[in-house]
Amino acid sequence: MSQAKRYTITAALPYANGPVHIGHLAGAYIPADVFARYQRLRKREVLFVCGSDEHGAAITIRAKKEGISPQQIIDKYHSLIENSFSQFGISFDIYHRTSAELHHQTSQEFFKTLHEKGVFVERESEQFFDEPHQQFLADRYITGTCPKCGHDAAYGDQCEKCGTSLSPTELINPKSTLSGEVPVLKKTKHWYLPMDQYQEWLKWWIVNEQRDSLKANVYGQCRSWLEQGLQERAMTRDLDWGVKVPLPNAEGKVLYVWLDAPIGYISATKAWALKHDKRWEDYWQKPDTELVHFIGKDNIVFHCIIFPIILKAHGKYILPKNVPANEFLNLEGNKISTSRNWAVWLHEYMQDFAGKNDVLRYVLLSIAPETKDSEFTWKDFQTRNNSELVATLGNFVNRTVVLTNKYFEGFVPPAGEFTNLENQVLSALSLQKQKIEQLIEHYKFRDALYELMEIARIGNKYLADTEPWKLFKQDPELVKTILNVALQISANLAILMQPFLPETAQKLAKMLNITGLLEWENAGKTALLKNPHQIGKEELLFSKIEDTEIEAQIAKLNASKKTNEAAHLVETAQNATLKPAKNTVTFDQFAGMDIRIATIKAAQKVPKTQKLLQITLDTGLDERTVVSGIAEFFEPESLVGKQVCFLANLAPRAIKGINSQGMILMAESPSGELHLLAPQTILPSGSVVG
RNA sequence: GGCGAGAUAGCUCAGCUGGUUAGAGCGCAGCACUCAUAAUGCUGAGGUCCGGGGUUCGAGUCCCCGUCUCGCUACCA
Repeated sequence: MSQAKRYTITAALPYANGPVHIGHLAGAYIPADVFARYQRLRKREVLFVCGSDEHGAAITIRAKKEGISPQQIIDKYHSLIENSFSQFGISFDIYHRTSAELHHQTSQEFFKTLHEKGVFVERESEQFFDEPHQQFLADRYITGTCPKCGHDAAYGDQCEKCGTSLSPTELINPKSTLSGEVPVLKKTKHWYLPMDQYQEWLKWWIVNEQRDSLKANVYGQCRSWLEQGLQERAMTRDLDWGVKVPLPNAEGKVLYVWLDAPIGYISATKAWALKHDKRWEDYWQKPDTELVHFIGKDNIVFHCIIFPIILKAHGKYILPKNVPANEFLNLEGNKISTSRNWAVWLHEYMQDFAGKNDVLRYVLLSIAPETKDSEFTWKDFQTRNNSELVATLGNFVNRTVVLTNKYFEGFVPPAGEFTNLENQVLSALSLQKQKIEQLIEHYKFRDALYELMEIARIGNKYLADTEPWKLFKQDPELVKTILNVALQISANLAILMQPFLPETAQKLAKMLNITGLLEWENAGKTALLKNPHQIGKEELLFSKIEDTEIEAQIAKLNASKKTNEAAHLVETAQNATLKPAKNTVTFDQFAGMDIRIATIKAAQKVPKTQKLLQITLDTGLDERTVVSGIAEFFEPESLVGKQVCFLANLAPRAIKGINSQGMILMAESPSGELHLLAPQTILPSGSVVG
């Protein structure tokens, strides 16, 4: 494999409606930063870009709720996120934002190119429209009753109570959140990307070119999508917040996130290039550039399917070399959730643990969800700090520096003859260096960090084996050799820890007085510190974290958990309130419903479904089949012989290929459970309800 | 229901294309040491490798069936 000329490294654009938390860091930003720092140390040309994703309906809705403008929302979070990253030391070359003029131009140009090449399919469809406000409604602008769980404040794209993803037309009693009125369906035109046309090519690319480099979780997910078959997707939306569609007669239309956010990587590159007088094309269009996207698993489709298709459709761009997506990080047994405030926020961490950025980097790297979901607990955080960073790494350096200062006034003693032991220990340095390089280049940051710590373990063992504090009185010459070796190990640590623990590396380099020797090529060398060199005073690299600090963090989490539960109770209570009365109907309208009592003769699960039962009813008049979405609440066998209320003259409808002739009526509890309605005494089938 | 990823020591996780007594870190127990933030080193205990079949001279590793967890997806009047 030939060495790339330059690396374009991207980290997922954080959405500017909330702060950054440890899940984001562990999933994308810290691995990306380690990779970027490492490649820079290898003297490779690196461009590490990121920025805030500031468009989309979620931001406008939030703005509306808080009574401020979308601009105010994104300004607030953009600067909060940008400052957090910079204070934490994520070494972006540029942190841009998608509200920037340059980004709007860039994505519009991109859209225009695709449009001119005839890539898009224009298609009219019916979308909900708010008449009082005279605008089309984004999915999230519509609320209504969830058809699945009955939650009456479900959004048009998702019910937040049961998690089902929805389309707005599925909602029962849809309502516009703008005007509160019932929206009407109205025709609108959009530009679709016919992804199905790229299916074959994409499959070829993934199977042939990406098979070996993609991680199992990423490759599997991609194949899963390809198996299901790609479908055309709208690349534009009716919304007034975002990048305008650069065509005539496209008022009120913006580019959808697929053509907005990922282009943000490109516009960030342009912004950086302008400032540094470089050619942005080198980073996106030259085949000797390696493009690597660091993301979380929620973004796999985006970066492995849709973005490559868009880049390919454009024609001039290189495709990503790798997409090292991580799984999810859980927190104290629960999923991290921004909306439920179950998270450790970066900006709060930096306040509570000032000067301990590297501790968080270390812990999150050691538990990075590289192959499966993993778990952050404060207890584990404390243990890793106290027994790994303090006791193993910090302590080794401290022993070495203290002994050198004590015995030799801080002057690096000259090494004498090496025994097997010294040779072994010193050769381990270059071995560890190679291992770390290999592992980082294969995106195995957790293992790479382990190999770094291994050096400190080797150092501790070396001191324990040689016991210089015992030897000093009888044989100070030997002690000179020993401490010389221990100092070489420390110097190597300072160099090799740079990608992982940049602040500590600086601190250690200062202590050893070797800030000029930190080049990566120097790692593995065994005579970095030469005789007349004097090191500085000992200073602790890490400090212990006490139980009280951990308890405070856990208490903080529990407090937010309580707040959540309280909020949840309120929500349930609101849901428990009766639904508003429906509009008046005439007697004739009511009389049009043919509601009857029927007896269930047979019931069975509809194959390949989770909720559907196929039920045979004796209606008195005939025997008929009804398909009902109640399988979650009833065992089929238990239904046989039961009487039910049913709507006999509902227009038949084919469900899963079965003709459903009618609808069984159910009573629904506020929590969404379904219950049968039956007469209190057995009645003949066909008895009329009315 | 379909698809994908997981299920390995108390905890967090490694185990590549199948090969001798299954590994690491942390935790735990004992011993040694005292230069060091009671830190370090050594030794040890601890595992039906989710369950059940099968292929093989040999399977944690391959095949089939099932259970559970996470994710994506379908159905939902």
